[in-house]
Amino acid sequence: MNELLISVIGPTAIGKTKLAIELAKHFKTEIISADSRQFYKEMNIGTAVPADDELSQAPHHFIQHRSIQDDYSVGDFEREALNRLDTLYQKKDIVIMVGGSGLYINAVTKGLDNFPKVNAEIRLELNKRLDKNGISSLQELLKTEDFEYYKKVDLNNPHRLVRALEICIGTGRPYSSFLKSEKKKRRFKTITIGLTAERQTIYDRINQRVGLMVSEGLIEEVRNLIDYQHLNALQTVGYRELFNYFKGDWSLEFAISEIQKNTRRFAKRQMTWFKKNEQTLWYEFDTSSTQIQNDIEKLL
RNA sequence: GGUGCCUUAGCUCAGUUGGUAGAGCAAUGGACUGAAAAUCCAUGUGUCCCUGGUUCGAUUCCUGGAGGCACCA
Repeated sequence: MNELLISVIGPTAIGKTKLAIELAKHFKTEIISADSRQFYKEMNIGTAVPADDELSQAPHHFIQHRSIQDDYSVGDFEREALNRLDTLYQKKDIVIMVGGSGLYINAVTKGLDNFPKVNAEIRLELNKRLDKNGISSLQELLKTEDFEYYKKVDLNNPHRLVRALEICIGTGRPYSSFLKSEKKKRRFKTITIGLTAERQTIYDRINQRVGLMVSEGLIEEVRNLIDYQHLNALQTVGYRELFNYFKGDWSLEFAISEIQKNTRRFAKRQMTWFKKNEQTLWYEFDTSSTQIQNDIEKLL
């Protein structure tokens, strides 16, 4: 039998964790988490890491395996996840992957182009330049460094410009020359299961879950991370808003309603991303896991 | 009960000296190659409370009504 990766996707708070665990139990296998915020061991309530009794039902990988102080990128995740899959496929034919970070899922299933690692100083310099001289300064630089990418990139997006420029400067070659957009060969086949629901249902679940996080101690969790609020890992819904509360800029009530709003917007962006993958088998969020298992088995 | 003010987008409110309307927020659609729970782009959705009148034409002026707020009884 071919090796298979069952990928479970969907917007936040729709029930991916639960389904992944049921699938893992049914297929007697393990779970790769592809969630860009559940990697960090210092974050827990606000990232909705699976509970202990959930984690004990099936082995999970890449849950809280990193520190918020580590530099960790999609590329790192791609490499680590593929290595782990190689190990897992020595004993299993099927592995489950679950997560809400579309780019990270794609990195594993389709692959990213190879970019050399560049000195982190370059990005710091570019960000300084952005602060001092504004985005037009980066636009001008990109125009001379990589005109091809300049023509197609979103010129108002500082992250895109900085990323392209750090590659141009760090390698001496245009960023666009690394873009091959070819699907990487993988040893496994992928089946993608998408969970979906009416917009209103998703939003209700989000609003409810944020309330639950607060009652479970989110505020205390964020208070303990105040000293680290500048770190990339903490540019996260549920944390940023509460940092504003601790700074005294926002009332607690307002911060919480902002968390709900920003989570709703996040879910919308996730759906926009996931809609693009035409191979996905979509299910209503409350579909029984046995039905989904049966459908998967028919495909084997 | 009386007087005054208010009623316009999902919300808060502008506005039209009479030619069927627009801001902020919310919302919606989209992009995305090592920051991705990040970052960026686009989009105005409407019995202008109801009724009758004046008018070529009323959301705007007038009559009556409904609801809300304030003050006086």
